[in-house]
Amino acid sequence: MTSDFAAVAAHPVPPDTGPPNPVPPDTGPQLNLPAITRWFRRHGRELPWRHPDAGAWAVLVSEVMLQQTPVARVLEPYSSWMQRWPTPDALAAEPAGAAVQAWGRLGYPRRALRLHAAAAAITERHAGVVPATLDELLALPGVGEYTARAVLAFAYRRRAAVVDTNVRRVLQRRLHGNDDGRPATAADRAELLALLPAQHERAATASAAIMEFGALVCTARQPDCGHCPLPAGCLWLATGRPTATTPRRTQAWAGTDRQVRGRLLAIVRDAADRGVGQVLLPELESAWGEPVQRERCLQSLLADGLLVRSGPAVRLPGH
DNA sequence: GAGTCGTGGTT
DNA sequence: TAACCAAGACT
Repeated sequence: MTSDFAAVAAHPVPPDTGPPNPVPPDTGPQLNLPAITRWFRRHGRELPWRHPDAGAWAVLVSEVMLQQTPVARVLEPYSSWMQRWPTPDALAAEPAGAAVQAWGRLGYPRRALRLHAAAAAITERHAGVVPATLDELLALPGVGEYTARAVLAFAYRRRAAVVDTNVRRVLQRRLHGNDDGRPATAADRAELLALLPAQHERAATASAAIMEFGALVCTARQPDCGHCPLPAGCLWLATGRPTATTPRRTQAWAGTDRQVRGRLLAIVRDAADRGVGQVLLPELESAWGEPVQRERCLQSLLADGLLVRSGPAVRLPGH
């Protein structure tokens, strides 16, 4: 089985001329990156951070914003962000609070702090240029195993195993017949890396293609197997699309610290939007009635640096 | 490895 | 409608 995959990977893109690739009668499961890439060239979305003129900073900003966040919700904040801060230097020149405010309601506002810190690091350590090595990218705040490789592939067109939840799902389904919904692992990256085209540019395109395929066709909830553009080779479909045996733990929300933190920060952020730089502590009581939890969450926001204590009030950092 | 960290649209 | 969940990172 493994040797079959290697053979496919060694000749990823057949020549445009000549007869179509003969489909082997029974090759077992295969990822089929060439077919996925052909589908992508025709059906992939035109997203602003995919524009040829979008540089590495644009890719980095988009990837951080897209962490656990749908594309549709990112589009507007991304546009405003890039217009205001077209370079890491521009963002680094402003206080972190400006980034938190501009983050708006994207969620996980610590990402805004990390992106601001990453911009500062890029300015200080890399002369304002987003680094192009894995180790240097991983050293940036908010950049993990996925995002680092996404920048390498999508911005610098390098051969890197970009495995997010979408890619992980496609790999698991087609090659292993599973759909466990678990996050990507190093083993997933190793598996994909062995299947990527040898050429950097082609590997980069294939990486974008498989991610898009997972986002649009081989989706988590309702995969459109009936219109799957790929020929046979999906072990998941062949085995009756088995569902996950281990149900994912439902994430609690009502009454959690996350909800309270969100309300607290929203009060200060909304005030900043109205030009009010500070919020007196009593004004935060409306966020949550229970004082112990409210205070605990306020302290955690201060500890994170999302808020700063200023006498009897709080404000966004640097405002 | 399991917990934590936002938000709002979808089913 | 309550549950689900969408391009992860960090501790």
